[in-house]
Amino acid sequence: MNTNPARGMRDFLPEDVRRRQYVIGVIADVYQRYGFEPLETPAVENIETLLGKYGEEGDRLIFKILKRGEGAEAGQADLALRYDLTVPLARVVAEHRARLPKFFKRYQVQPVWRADRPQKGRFREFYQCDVDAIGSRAMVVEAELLSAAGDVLSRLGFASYTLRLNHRGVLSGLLEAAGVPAGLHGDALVALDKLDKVGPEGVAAELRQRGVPDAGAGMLLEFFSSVAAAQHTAAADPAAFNRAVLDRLETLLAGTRSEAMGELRDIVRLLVPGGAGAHVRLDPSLARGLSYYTGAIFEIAVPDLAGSLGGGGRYDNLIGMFLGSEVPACGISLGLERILVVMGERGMFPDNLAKAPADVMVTQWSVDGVPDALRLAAELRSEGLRVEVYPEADKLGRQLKYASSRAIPFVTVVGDEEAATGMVTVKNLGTGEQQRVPRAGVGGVLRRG
RNA sequence: GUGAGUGUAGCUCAGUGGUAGAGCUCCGGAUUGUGGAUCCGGCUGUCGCGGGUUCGAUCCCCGUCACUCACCCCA
Repeated sequence: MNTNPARGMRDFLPEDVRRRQYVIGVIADVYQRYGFEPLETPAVENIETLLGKYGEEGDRLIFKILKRGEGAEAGQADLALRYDLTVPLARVVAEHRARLPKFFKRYQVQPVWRADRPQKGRFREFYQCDVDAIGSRAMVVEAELLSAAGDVLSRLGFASYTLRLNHRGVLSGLLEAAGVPAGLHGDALVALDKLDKVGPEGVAAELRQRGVPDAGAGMLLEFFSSVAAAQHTAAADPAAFNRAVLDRLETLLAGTRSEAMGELRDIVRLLVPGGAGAHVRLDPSLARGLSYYTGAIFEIAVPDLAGSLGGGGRYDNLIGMFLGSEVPACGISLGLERILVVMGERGMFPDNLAKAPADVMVTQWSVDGVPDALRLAAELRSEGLRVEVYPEADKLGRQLKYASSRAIPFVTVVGDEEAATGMVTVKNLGTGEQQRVPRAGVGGVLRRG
């Protein structure tokens, strides 16, 4: 019998869960400080809710659920596991609009499923940590979201991370200015997005292969390469770097796409100095695959990690696909698994996460003493201590060995002598010291230890 | 969907065309009211699965499955 979890799925043992809960706790705390409220939605959605929202590639990766009963044999699917948290949010907003505030700000930490081929930091079941703000077109939303995501990373101990920022409208304008036919915009973006991975020559080759005219491709590449080269000097004065990129974009676009340019300028202007704003970099080559983005787009990068730690953007049309009328929206998703992978590699978890599962272990002396041992455990628990009871009467040495192997700092021993005098022996497994104390004083000794 | 690598004890891994070993873990003992260190002893394998070549395959060949990594795409 093969006992592996299903492909791309994982079991989380206690240490894993403690780490996950720690990170999720930080994320929830930061998001709540920005006024976001929690939301949860079902793992399963009606399949038509999901199809057509993620682009062709995305649709292929949706885990579909076959019809039950009569429809089962036809092999048709009517349900699917959710692919992200954004589309379910859009459905929720459309469904419950009357009960939600005018500006609905929610965060959501739940697993999503993708029928991808697993890889490093990539799984078929993984948690996303989304924050989204619904109902406003103001760029305050973008600025606050970037700031919140940056706060999360800082609180977790990330020092050098980049919040890449771009705008779908500006990208389209650039492609137009370069003379790329509208039908090839998608292909061109896919190729340009790989600039940091395959370099200018690689991108040029791919552009040619995808049928983009050489003249336009050359112009785009030259621009992107010079911006990329300047990134290395951007750390000293990020604001100046971003303004310089904006000015160059302005020149290239020659007055077109003024609305998109205005939005980018607003975001950069609104970033609070000293906070996450110092990590925001305008990056005209950032594209992002999901088809529902309409305005600003973000991606979170850290050094030495292929792929991103998270991403997001503005999607003003998605909710309208469910509701009929348009509702503006913008959000960011953090990838919990990738954060955990990087934090694990860099030893970024606090020491106390590895802490023992209990403060004290109550040993067993004899079968006759079991009821009294359980009573002692109950007394200590009522004092707020975490108490593990060794489940069997066994050699004392074996019980101590077990407590020691579990890193439990204290054990109590009640043998015949203690029982006769109403005393309890408390042993500190760290120092080896032990003392015999009156039963009522055990809790005090343990807390002091 | 494409490509590469790896599948041997609970874990990490050696190894050989004549059906297997180490370290760690685990269990027992030295020490039946005292753990971590040390010493002694012990358990565990359809060598991923199916087929082929061979007198004989864990080893060579083919297929298959799983895992890992990379591409694609993405968090």
